[in-house]
Amino acid sequence: MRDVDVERVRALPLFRGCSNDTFRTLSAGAFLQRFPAGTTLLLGGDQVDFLYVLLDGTVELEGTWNDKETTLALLRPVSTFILAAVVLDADGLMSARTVERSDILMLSGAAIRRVMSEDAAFAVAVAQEMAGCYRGLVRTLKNHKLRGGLERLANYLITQRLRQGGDASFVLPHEKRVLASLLGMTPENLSRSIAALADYGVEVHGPSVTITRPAVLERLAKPDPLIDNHQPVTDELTGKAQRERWPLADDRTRAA
Amino acid sequence: MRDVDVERVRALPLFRGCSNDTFRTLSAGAFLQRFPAGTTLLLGGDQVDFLYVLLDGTVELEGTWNDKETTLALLRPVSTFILAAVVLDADGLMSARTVERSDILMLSGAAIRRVMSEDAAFAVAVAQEMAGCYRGLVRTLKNHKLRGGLERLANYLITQRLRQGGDASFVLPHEKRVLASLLGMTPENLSRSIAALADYGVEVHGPSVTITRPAVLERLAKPDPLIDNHQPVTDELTGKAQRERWPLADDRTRAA
DNA sequence: CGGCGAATTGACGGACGTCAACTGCTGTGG
DNA sequence: CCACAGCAGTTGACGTCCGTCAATTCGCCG
Repeated sequence: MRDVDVERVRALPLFRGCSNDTFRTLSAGAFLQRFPAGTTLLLGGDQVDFLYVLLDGTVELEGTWNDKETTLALLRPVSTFILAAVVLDADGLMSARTVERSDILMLSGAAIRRVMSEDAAFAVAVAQEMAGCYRGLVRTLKNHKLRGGLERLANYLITQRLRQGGDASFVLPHEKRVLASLLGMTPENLSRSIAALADYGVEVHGPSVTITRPAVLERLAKPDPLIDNHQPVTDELTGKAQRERWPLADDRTRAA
Repeated sequence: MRDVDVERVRALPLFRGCSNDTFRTLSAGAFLQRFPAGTTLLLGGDQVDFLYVLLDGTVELEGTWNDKETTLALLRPVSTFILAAVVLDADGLMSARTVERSDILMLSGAAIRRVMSEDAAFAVAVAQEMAGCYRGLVRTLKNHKLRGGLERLANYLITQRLRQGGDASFVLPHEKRVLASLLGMTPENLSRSIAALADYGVEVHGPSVTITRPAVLERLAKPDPLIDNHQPVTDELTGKAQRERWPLADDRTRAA
């Protein structure tokens, strides 16, 4: 594992506050692995032995029932995932799969649980991380129960624009069929919804999006601070706006 | 605050493992209050100063957008709520309102955050509690994204039956219009769905439900351990099956 | 007994899923 | 270099699920 990767992990909110001893203990039993696209890292119902940290690539968290499948979150670096199962030493409720080639760090779950009892600062960081994840899911659930498909899409686009710097043009970070699953619709309906947004000043060509009349789109979307998480999170070290700081990242705040 | 109430709080997973000092510190600044039905305890977006513990009655957590309202969880005693906002010292994302007259204990949020840094065991308990809440929401989100209204209702009934002892007959614990909101449908549609379940051996008269052919209903509902949380949780002290042990209780595990 | 809100029932419309056909891109192999 | 296979994306037709509106019934409490 390269030093630069160690630094990136150390800088995560989850590890920033813990002692050097704690961090050394955790990284001692860790290993870094590179997975090709489409690899299933974890199947729902499986015992979870590791905390995963996505260092490069994209990971999809998905749920299944009755031969149907839905995307619960799309993760971009640097993000941790399945922390909840690790904390409770429980089976995972979701499957995790790489969307593209990904570098993933795996930390022993047993070590994490042990270290939590010894380093209160780390335990607090875990609690805060879980609280952030929880609030992300509350937002997601409200997004789904209160808004229709077109409104979810409109808000997703507004969020993406802000996350990517606020320019009128930006790029969809995922394949449309994956995005559709995240937004809780079929690919066909996503297509139609995109077409419908043309009336609201949204131009889409392939993966590139231009919002020509933001005010009009916002009047449709009615973004809400209690559902959408719009602030372009600023990295405390570099001062640069960074795309993902949270575990359910990208979409933890919005999406699904 | 009566001793019996102190004991009930002390016995919660959240407080069971913490030191006597920690618990004394927290209960010192606490106060117990009785609220009438329909009281709004907390409005979405408000600063959250307290951790709430429901000792008696029923509390509804709800979300709002664009003049629409949805029930995110229904809590029964003994349950804590809005822990996530307390841990992060953030605004609440949901509103909380009493459904019936309720006794509620309020613990200083600042004290909780302070005590977490000092008592690792308590911080771990908070992390575990948050992890449990998180997993409850994952289940809820899957329930909504993967199942239709009829299937959600069928699974809700199966869960209720098990929670209430497994008899063929049991009682709906909430008004139907509230239940409808929890299940993500209109009251009218809940009525129709209930009527539709007659074909699957479900008899409903007012609040009382009888499942005459469980196997038939299950073939429709297809309950899944990764979505539904069926085990009738046993109280470790009394050995008696108890209805709610978790913060999002009742429905955290299923519902909505 | 009267009134109010909850619950039910029916009619209707809109949103969304499904199926199918078609387009366009990309990568592969002749 | 081109033909073609395969897949993502789009578009249209159609059916179903679900929300809305309105009328009515039921049950509880004054």
